[in-house]
Amino acid sequence: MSKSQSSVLATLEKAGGFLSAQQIFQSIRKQGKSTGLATVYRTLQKAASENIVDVLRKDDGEALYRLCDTGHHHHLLCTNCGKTVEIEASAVEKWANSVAKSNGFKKVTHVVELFGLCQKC
Amino acid sequence: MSKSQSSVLATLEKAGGFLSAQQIFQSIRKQGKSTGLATVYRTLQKAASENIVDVLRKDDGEALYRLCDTGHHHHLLCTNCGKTVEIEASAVEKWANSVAKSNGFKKVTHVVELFGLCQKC
DNA sequence: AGTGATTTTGATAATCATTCTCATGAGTGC
DNA sequence: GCACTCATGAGAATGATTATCAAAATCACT
Ligand SMILES: [Zn+2]
Ligand SMILES: [Zn+2]
Ligand SMILES: [Zn+2]
Ligand SMILES: [Zn+2]
Repeated sequence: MSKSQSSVLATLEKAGGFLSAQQIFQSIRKQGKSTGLATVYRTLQKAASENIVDVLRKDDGEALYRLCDTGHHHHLLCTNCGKTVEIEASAVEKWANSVAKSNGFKKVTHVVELFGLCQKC
Repeated sequence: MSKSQSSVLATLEKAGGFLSAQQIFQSIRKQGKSTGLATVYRTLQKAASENIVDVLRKDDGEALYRLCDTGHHHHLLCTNCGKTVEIEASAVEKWANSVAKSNGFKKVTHVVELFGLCQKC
């Protein structure tokens, strides 16, 4: 793990929540460190594929990243206040893979998101 | 509702599943009808704000739209050629409801879509 | 340290969905 | 027909993401 790459993840760690790639880029620059957008995106891409970073999309389509040590999972999102709950869904993972295989599909990904109103809302 | 607008929704209805704005645009053009991307996006935007269509985002950030009142079901979509397979997922339905209840969420909806490459692609 | 191979970087250009602009067209009522 | 309003759509602009590629850093081995 190079110096450039770890500063990307360090920025995420310090933030403790979701950041966009552009935010991470500017944050690193403000610290006086050298970096480029390409490196930020490359690092986030690899981190996401290794499940050490969690990705979700804003309404406008921009991707947000968050350090995530719990591996692949899904979310239950309150559509009113934005509260999110992380969900373990191994049953769904297995189901998704078997459905894909039985239909001859490869390189299968899936979107599984739950929306609703939390107790407060 | 103008002629242009209804052809956008008609395209969605005929598809019965998720389509991107670009797919809708090209589909209408292939039918020989006149339309513009701006109109397609405007129509989808308004329809989404009125809850006439559901919106979700692929991994690459592209938005997909579906008519709301079609019977509830899920899809396996080839990200290259657009081939879609309808999926039975009663197990997922039960799972989603139980997860939502155990977290105290109400009025829960869910998005479950699979993406991959079909045999030809 | 020196040398050559391999990997990483980052400025820049390219891509692509989406949005903006605005002149034109279609419709509506008088 | 005529004025008015609103929808349309071609093209430009936006903005995030990705691709290029030469320069820089790192590595492997002497
Ligand atoms: Zn809430
Ligand atoms: Zn999953
Ligand atoms: Zn295909
Ligand atoms: Zn379902």
